[in-house]
Amino acid sequence: MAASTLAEVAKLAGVSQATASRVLNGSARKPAEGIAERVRAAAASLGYVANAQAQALAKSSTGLIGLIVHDIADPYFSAIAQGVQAAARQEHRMVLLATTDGTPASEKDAVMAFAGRRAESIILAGSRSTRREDAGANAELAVELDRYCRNGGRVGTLGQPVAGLTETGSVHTVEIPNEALARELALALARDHEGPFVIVGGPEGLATSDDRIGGFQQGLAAAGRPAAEVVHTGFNRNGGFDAGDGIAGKITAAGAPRPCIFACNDVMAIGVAAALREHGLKAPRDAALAGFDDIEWLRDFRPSLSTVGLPLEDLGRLVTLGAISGEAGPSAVEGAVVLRHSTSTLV
Amino acid sequence: MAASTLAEVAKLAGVSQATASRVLNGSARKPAEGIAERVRAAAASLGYVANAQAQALAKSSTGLIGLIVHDIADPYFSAIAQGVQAAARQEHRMVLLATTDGTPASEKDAVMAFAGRRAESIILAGSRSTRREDAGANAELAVELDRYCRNGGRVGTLGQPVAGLTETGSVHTVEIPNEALARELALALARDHEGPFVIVGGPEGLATSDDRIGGFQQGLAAAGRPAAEVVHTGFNRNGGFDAGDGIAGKITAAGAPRPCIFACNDVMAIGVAAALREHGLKAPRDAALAGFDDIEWLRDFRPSLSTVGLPLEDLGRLVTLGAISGEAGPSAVEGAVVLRHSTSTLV
DNA sequence: CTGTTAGCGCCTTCAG
DNA sequence: CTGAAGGCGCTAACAG
Repeated sequence: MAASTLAEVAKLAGVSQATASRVLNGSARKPAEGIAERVRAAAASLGYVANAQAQALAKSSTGLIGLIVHDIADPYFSAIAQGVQAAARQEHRMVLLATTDGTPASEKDAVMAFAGRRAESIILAGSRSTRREDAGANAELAVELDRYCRNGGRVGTLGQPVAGLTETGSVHTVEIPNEALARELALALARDHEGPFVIVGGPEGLATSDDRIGGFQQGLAAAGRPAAEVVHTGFNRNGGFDAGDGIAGKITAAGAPRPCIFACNDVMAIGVAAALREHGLKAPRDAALAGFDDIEWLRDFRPSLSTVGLPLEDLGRLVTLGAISGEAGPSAVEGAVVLRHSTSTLV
Repeated sequence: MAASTLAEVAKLAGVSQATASRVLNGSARKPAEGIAERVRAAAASLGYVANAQAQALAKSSTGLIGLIVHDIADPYFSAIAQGVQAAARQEHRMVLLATTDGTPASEKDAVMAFAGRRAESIILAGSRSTRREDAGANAELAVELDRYCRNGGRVGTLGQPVAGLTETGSVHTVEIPNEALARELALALARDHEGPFVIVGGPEGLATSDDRIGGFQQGLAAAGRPAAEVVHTGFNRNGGFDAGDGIAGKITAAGAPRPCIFACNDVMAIGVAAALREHGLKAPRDAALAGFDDIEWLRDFRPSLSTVGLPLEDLGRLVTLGAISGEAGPSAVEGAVVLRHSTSTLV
């Protein structure tokens, strides 16, 4: 990576580095237009491209923002990433991307890598884990983030804040009202649905999943319904498929009532639908089915999926702008229950 | 971003910077274990995190790889990004992400930004444009990439190489056999399908789309069929929807034969299916429908979509490894026609 | 095996 | 308004 340097440009233009720097890279004081023109010509003829690393070192500001997601191929995260990218571009920042396996341990690694690169802010897009076995790694993650903040870094979190953080002054969290929305969804479904409820959630200890499960149960209780059975599985399409496979067996049992299945995200709901289909069952005829997120790519699925709409791209944009501007504290975003055909009673 | 520095660590440990550097950051020669321990202790107590910017400047190698996609929220690109990310992590690189609007002009901007950051390789994941009006921007893009290569950068391209590049020695292209596969698809469909063919493609001049259209027409010709009518529209879901809307009108016309619609990518095919549905039509009953890419998230769509499977994640992985290793020239990847229900004749 | 000395490319006071 | 000098944090040749 041996490009031409400012020194070369300056020499060619017959001026000092300082002058060349002032004309080429934004400086408060603009040199005389005659000189400026010479410098620009020299730069162009050499194909000069300022070394951002060196600039970053000199003014200790990198213009980098780090984005940590569980899986960039998951439409939930890629929609968020789109928003992050849009905000970053608008603010003249570049985004560094890291995907993790979802464990706080690998998130810690990503944070350290970003800290090493001196990213100005770090966005944690994935759900927090509250599993007992992750407690240690979570603590280490918090330590790393605290250190990062103490050194001047900003942190943006989506959904839940990171537990154990002390430098909360530089953390911006965009709260996703998972619990409240799941509660609303349950109330809406309880209105039309007679039979028992089943919740298909992610692994226990995945905060987003747990919040949605909890909220849904609250809603059921508020509607005077018994608590739903909860199936814990992978927080993805295949998890949903596995759970759906098991549920299908119960549905086909003689005399079983038609259940209402709440999958904790849309992708899982699709998995459930696929499993039901394999058993010759389909929503809403044999079971009502709802998801969460309202993933854009899934809107053309049939039966159209009842779900909770979340402005994913905005989420990414908001958390990024919040982190960049250094606004501490939480901001919030709105979602909305969307009832479609998969929970219809007009079969 | 004022973290503690190597100098501070060295002072605290009572050694020279060089020694501290040798123990903390990988060096060929390892200092005595006693000293090393002191240095590590000092680093830990200070929470030292090496400044990658400074390291990059000193050894002129950044460990950065730049990824340029049209739209990270598009499952086609996010699957590729996943592969790129995986390869990057394996090779201890970080990925910088840029999304463009798909025009060569904005791609040029991204290349310049990456060049400024001294990324060691740049991956261009999106289709090239051959539109007349993009000729100028394409040329500028080529100039920028050439300069980047001349300065030691590596370029990885997916699908088609960038036109007008002279520094081909440092460009690695993973070719996607769009034309051949589309041809195969046409042959397979012509076998079962009697009626006329319609192609729903992206805007004219989008290389990937044009290649698929061309290949499909070749296949039809080889099967002794008349050329298909081609509808040009947006290379995305909504484009497919618009085209499908128009086609639906013709299908419902009295006495019209059942057409076979080839949408140049899966997402467009979904749009077509949605539009047909709005007109009370559905595949395969009223029209056969095929896509391209075999996007994972769409496999649960019904009718299941006939398409051409592409190993998207591998594509990302391959182009990244190729670009990192500096292997010049093209490598290739295989795809396969997958016939599913949407083109079934057993209605 | 350790420490010293130069830079890497740029920005930014400070003089002139 | 311009030029000279020092420093950002680190690595890599040298010397000891």
